[in-house]
Amino acid sequence: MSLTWPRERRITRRAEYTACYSGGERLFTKYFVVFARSSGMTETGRLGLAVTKKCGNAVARNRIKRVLRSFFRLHQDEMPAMDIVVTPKKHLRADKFDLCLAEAELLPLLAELSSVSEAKPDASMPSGDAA
RNA sequence: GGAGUCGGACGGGCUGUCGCUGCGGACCAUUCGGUCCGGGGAGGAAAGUCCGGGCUUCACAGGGCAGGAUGCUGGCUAACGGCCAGAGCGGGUGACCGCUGGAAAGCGCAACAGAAAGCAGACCGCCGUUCUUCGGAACGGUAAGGGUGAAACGGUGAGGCAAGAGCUCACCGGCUGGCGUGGCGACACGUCAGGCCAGGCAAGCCCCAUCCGAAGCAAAACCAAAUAGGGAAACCGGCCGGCCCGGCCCAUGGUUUCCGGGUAGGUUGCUUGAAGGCGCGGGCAACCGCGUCUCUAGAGGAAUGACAGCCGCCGCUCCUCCGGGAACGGCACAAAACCCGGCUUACAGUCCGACUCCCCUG
RNA sequence: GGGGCGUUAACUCAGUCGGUAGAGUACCUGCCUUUUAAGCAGAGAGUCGCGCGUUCGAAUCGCGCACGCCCCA
Repeated sequence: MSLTWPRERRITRRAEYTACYSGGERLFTKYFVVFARSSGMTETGRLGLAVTKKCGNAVARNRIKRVLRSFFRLHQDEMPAMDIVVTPKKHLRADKFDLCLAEAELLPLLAELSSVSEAKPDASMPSGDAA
């Protein structure tokens, strides 16, 4: 099993982001807001990161995105086959943020998303997503 | 030894595991692509976006107005509001640093205080004449002295006068004009004449000189799905017509093919360039020329990382055989987005060079 | 990438062709009222975002920053 994360597993279209924002699950932790939506077109999930300028300057934002990307790459077995958009809240301190904090915050959330995805195995059902 | 001025260089290093990206090679597939190997992968400011250029598209006969920018002189440059060298003025004991067109073209502004704030004038004074209730008042002369202010119409001395005054004279300071010398020039020095003095603010309007077409890689070029609409042709159909030829289908049919515009999307633009290193030569320098060597990021919901270990530096605590050792914490500012030349701003620390002042010792 | 606006008392805002910084609300004190609210009177509160400059003098003018907001592509 390789722990790679190629470009096909990223969300690269604005329409796909807005679909996640409007029609999907919405989960909250202390530092993050997570939007998740069953993509239906791929077996593996895809990841999108939206880090606004309120999180700091370019160096801080790059570090947050890199740590989050590394977390999803290392825990891709626990990840459901969904489009997931992660947005940090603005009080996340980039210099105090590391992989341990990301695991503590996001691992229970991934388990919750997996159970939701197991409960609805027919991922292409549009009415379930809209509800 | 202390304090300081100016300039330059660097801005953590090494190893391992797992990743991202594009380049080259091999293999598989040859339609997209995939696997493996190799060697690349943020900065001195990449930043702010304050200027200037290249490049691209659009516009454009020439000239002017408006608007904007710049502003001592000379040079450098593709260009600049940048840099270098100088001039004048100001600050500093000094190394050194800062500022810069025009106020005798015009308009405008100056609160409060003060008599008066812009070219003349006179509150207290001083002087003369007249009057007097002897306190002074009126008229006239004057601008030396007083007080106000950020700023009050040259300074010193002598002559002069009723008192005074550039009123006159000498010297000094400043101004204008002429001449001479040095300098490419800003300007400096000298000399003669004039007139006695011309206030400040143009980062208020303005005047003068020079420069400026607009927009920006989301520029722009190429390929181009679906849907809607446009054009052309062929056939079927309909109409005119007895039939052929021919014409029409206008608000009006159906099928097929083609065409151009162009959206989503994709590719290019995209990194070899006013490039950098070294050497030689010219120049006080900025910079330029020649020779030689090197290729040094090209992403694109946006890569250049994540996690460990060791070393380096700093702070603090503890131990110490005073050589040092151990634990903990920290190591800045800030990340390419078409590319260059500058400016400005942020920055933990480290190193180098030149110079100045003070103290001590010889 | 390009362009614009704002920052003044605890809050919301005036004040811009330079001259001792104001208003409303709030707070405090007093009057009124049995008390509160309302009303009346009075008082306090400001490095005018920061720095440098021009000027005799800067909230105002010039330059450089910081923070916040908005628009276009």
